[in-house]
Amino acid sequence: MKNDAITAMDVDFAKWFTDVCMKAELVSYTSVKGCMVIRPYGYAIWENITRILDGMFKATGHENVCMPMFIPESLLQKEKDHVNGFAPEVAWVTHGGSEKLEERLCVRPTSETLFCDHYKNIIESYRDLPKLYNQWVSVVRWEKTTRPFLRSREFLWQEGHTIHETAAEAEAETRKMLDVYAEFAEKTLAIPVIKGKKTESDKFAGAVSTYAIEALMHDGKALQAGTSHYFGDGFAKAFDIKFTGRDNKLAYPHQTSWGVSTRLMGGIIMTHGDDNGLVLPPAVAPIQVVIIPIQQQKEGVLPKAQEIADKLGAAGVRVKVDDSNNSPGWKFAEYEMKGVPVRIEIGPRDLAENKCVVALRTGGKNPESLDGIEETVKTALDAVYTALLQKALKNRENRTHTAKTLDDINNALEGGDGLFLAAWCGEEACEDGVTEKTGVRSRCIPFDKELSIGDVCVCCGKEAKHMVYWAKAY
RNA sequence: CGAGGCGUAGCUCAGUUUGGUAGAGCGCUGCGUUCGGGACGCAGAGGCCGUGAGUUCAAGUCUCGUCGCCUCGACCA
Repeated sequence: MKNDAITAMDVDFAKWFTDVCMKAELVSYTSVKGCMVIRPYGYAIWENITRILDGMFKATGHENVCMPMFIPESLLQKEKDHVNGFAPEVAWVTHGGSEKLEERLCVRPTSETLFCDHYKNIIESYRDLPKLYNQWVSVVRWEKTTRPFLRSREFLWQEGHTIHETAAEAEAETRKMLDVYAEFAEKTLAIPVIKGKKTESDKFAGAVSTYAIEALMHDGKALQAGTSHYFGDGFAKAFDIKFTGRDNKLAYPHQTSWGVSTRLMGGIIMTHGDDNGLVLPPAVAPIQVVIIPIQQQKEGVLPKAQEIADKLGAAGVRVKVDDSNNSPGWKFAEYEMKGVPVRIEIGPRDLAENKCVVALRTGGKNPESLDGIEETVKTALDAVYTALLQKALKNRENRTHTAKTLDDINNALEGGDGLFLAAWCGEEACEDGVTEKTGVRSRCIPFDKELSIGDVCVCCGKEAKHMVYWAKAY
């Protein structure tokens, strides 16, 4: 048995996940507890994510800024719900050098308060609105139990913050950015998501409403992959942000925030991975094509491999030739583990025929002509994307159940975790009751599912107000 | 914070019952042979056995303390 084999995913998914993170060299442990080192290969994936997302933000009119890392306690305290939500998990700075600070500073767990503090300084008139900001930073939340990518004490993310003249405009922004996230998840990451609204108990601290995209992982657990919040004018009132309106009267502006984090990388791993390791969506793969020379000491093999790499590189493909002294079999396994979408094998046999072997990470390999290899590779990359999306959709379809009763949920759970669509009366007691009796939690109230007449709450049997997706979650 | 488990080479671990020269596989370094699915030979490097005290002629092994990590609860985007 291969000593460095990855744990089979259906045997122990949690172990498999950690194995993949470590062995594919995405992250490594550090002596800083609860935090992770993102290694070059992992960071390169993140760079691709940030580049594409940042382009989408710019295209929707947003500008990048950077707020401080520290929040004075008095500033954090201003909005009551917000501080109650975050206070239990913030890290505090109490000393500057050797001197005790008069007012302690928290390390930002999120930056709403800092943005509010800034808005107050710069907004006077409706002419100053809207402000559409985003920042790419790290934040700190003092989590008790941590896992790579899914929950670590410090994590990289982007947080968009916008402020608007009217509630309607702010609400539209909230929904627009949720759509941006959903499009990114599906078109770029090949992760199908459900768009919906969070229940009252699950919404962001200080928000009027929270929307989320929910993805379903290979093992049937849900992952909140991105959130978008509408704040109304609550923060504006708490921070005393006012502007002079078109009617020459003072008014409070309306705000939003929205974010995705390195957790998306956890989503990629857990949605697309298999027993051989990582499988990366081509759009974010640091190496899209790896070229493995066979019998590379034979004349002409390496130059031909490099020639193919140059052609592909010129066509905009991220390509690598592995001319290390490892055996071809070792290289196949190595790049499969690292999730490289397409592999090209080139050996003496191919040279004479002007061919190479093109293998897809999602399965299948074929001899292909070296003429027009750029097009062949692009088709192959598209095929990998399509296969990933189809596989993820299939998994979600197989694991989604409609439930009328708690027994329906419990019975279905015996066949494995998944998503449960069930009606709910809107009472928090019933929401908790479902979790207590089945283990699944409310994920969101989906936009695209309607209640039917006569639907009753899955928990109490009274008239239902919402259709809700329930699932165990990361 | 509660309950359990584990600390020995870079990694995964054996050795602890019954105290007596510090081990294996993988990985790493060098040279050579290989190469279409995790190749092989030879030669090497690498350990205060988590840590402190005790028992003993002698402790990785026994006793007590302590620190760290993991799992399950609890808590929680």
